[in-house]
Amino acid sequence: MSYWLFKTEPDTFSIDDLKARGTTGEIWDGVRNYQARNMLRDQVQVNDRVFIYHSNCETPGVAGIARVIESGVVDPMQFNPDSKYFDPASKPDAPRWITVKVAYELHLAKPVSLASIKAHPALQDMQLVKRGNRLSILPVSEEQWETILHIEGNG
DNA sequence: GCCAACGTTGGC
DNA sequence: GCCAACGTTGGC
Repeated sequence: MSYWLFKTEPDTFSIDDLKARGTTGEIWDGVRNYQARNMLRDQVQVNDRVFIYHSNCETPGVAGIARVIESGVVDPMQFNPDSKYFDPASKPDAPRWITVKVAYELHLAKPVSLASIKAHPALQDMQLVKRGNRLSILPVSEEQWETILHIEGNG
């Protein structure tokens, strides 16, 4: 089992929205970066745990945890001409964008802000805090996972 | 294959 | 809203 961090803009889709989906979960659609796609397609597996990270908002940070409930999911938005994620170059017999489905697990007792992650000595190697990081899917080590969970009384 | 122009991400 | 740091596109 592996650990990940998925970014989302809470104005568009937040941890609360994911919670509202319940055990049905949600397809993590809209990832249109090949490096992120490759991780979703090749490495993210069922039962992996995911930090849901809120970006582009007042207090960026880890808001909660989800679980991967299905892998190898074809992102349906690539075939939807009305979607901003429509990709006319992707063909149904050779879909370009593969993702996973996740389901809500919990909110952190207290969200862990990007500022507190940056301030923690044990988290300096996280790709999240690396300069110029823009990937929306990032691997998290077990040690980093536990460290974040124990910040400010979580876990 | 090079690289300038352009678009996007995302913290601040 | 600003802007640094990327990724992508397309002319050549």
